[in-house]
Amino acid sequence: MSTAEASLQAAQSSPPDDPRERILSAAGEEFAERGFEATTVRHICLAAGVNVAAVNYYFGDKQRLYTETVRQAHQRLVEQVPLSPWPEGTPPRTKLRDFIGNVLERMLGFGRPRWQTRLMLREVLQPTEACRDLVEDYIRPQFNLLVSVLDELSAGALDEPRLRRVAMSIVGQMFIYRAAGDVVSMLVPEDERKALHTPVPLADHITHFALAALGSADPLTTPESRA
Amino acid sequence: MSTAEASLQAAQSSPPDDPRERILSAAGEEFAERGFEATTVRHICLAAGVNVAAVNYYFGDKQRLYTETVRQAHQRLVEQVPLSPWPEGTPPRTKLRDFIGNVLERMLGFGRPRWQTRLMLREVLQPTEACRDLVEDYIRPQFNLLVSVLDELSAGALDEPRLRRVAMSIVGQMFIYRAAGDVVSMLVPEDERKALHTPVPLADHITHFALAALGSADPLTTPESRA
DNA sequence: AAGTGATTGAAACGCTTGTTTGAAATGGGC
DNA sequence: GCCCATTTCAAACAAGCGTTTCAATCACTT
Repeated sequence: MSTAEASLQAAQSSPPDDPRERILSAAGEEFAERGFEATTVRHICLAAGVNVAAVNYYFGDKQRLYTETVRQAHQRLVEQVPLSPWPEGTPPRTKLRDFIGNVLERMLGFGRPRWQTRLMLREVLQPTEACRDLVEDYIRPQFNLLVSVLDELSAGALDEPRLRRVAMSIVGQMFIYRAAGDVVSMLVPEDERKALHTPVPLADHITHFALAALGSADPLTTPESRA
Repeated sequence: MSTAEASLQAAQSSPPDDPRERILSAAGEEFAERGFEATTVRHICLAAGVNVAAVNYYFGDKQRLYTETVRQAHQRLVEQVPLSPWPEGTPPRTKLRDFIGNVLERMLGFGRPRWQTRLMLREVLQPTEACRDLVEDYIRPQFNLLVSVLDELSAGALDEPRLRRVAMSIVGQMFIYRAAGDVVSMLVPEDERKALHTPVPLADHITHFALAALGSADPLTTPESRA
């Protein structure tokens, strides 16, 4: 019953004084920011306002705390994601734009704690054992959804491997802004970033880029010198 | 003179018994594989076949060894990169294909030690102080080259911000295979990967995708249901 | 109010870390 | 052959790590 109450409190935004939740939250921020090795149990406990022994008491050891942190973060994401609420007859072009906007919003937007997606990103870049579940429960369904939208969009003209390749091209365009954001910031002037590197304009660009490549929208330039 | 000899030996592929070089090489592999925090000086020295004190003797401390490792790795890459040897009059479409193929070969190919690009990748994903030089000396010139090719390709129809956005879309498509390779492998069947996720087929796909989006090649699907 | 199981706390555990020490080994110039 | 600067080595250092201990405290039933 205590666990049910705890997860209920956590689902709401009310500050829970449940030490277990406080540890998970503090651990999430630390692990996301510094990684597993560079994060110290003492630092987590200091941030959570609990004794060092609390980690061992509630989670056993640091490794299991990490696993539990990843597990919970990804579960929160799964719960929050409104997967495909499209009414019948929605044109696939709209679906693609919605999908891209949705993913970018979750990646770059300011809603929800930043560390959750950042922790997921760490698992993607350098998977641990906790990654398999993340892929199966969260990433693969999203990827398959994108593939099905692309299939619909291309009216069956592309086979599965080709669809996956196109899907990967679209995901890659979003992924780089999140994973390599710091370097992107060094390559693009600040004012340009402020204007263009936000979810909505980026979603417009990537959607247009993909639709044009698929032949479902006008190309970015009107061709004059084509062979 | 010893440094000149050492760098000469290292530039060749002959095995140098210079302990400084051996440490740098071993440190490169360890740092690239495990990251700065998770790598131990003792492990490096064991792999390099030198005493633990050697790191302090040659580099001062672990931090400076890391910085020097990154600096040298990126310098080697800069030296190895054949930047733009295109003869006058090369069509921009060919340049784009060459550029993408070149980058992918360096990212995914089996030439040269793997840890060099992997270490660079770490800096891109989570920059340290060593990252600024890496961007200015290596990444920015490459990025600007891509932008100029795209400018040529679009015949001046796109302004700088738009060119940068398109360039980022292209880079992103390559980047994801390197940075998120493990997850990609979980989403794409193995035989499909063996056939398609190698530098040449990937370069073909990404080039075609970009050219089609820009209107310089046929779209991936012949449009039948465009509004 | 006493008793009981769950929780907290300060202190210490053993171990590994990066770093330092000082003596031994090395090797070329006179 | 000896000297001296350079390089190697085993050993030890203090500091920080994850983890454990066990007594003190809390919350709650009887």
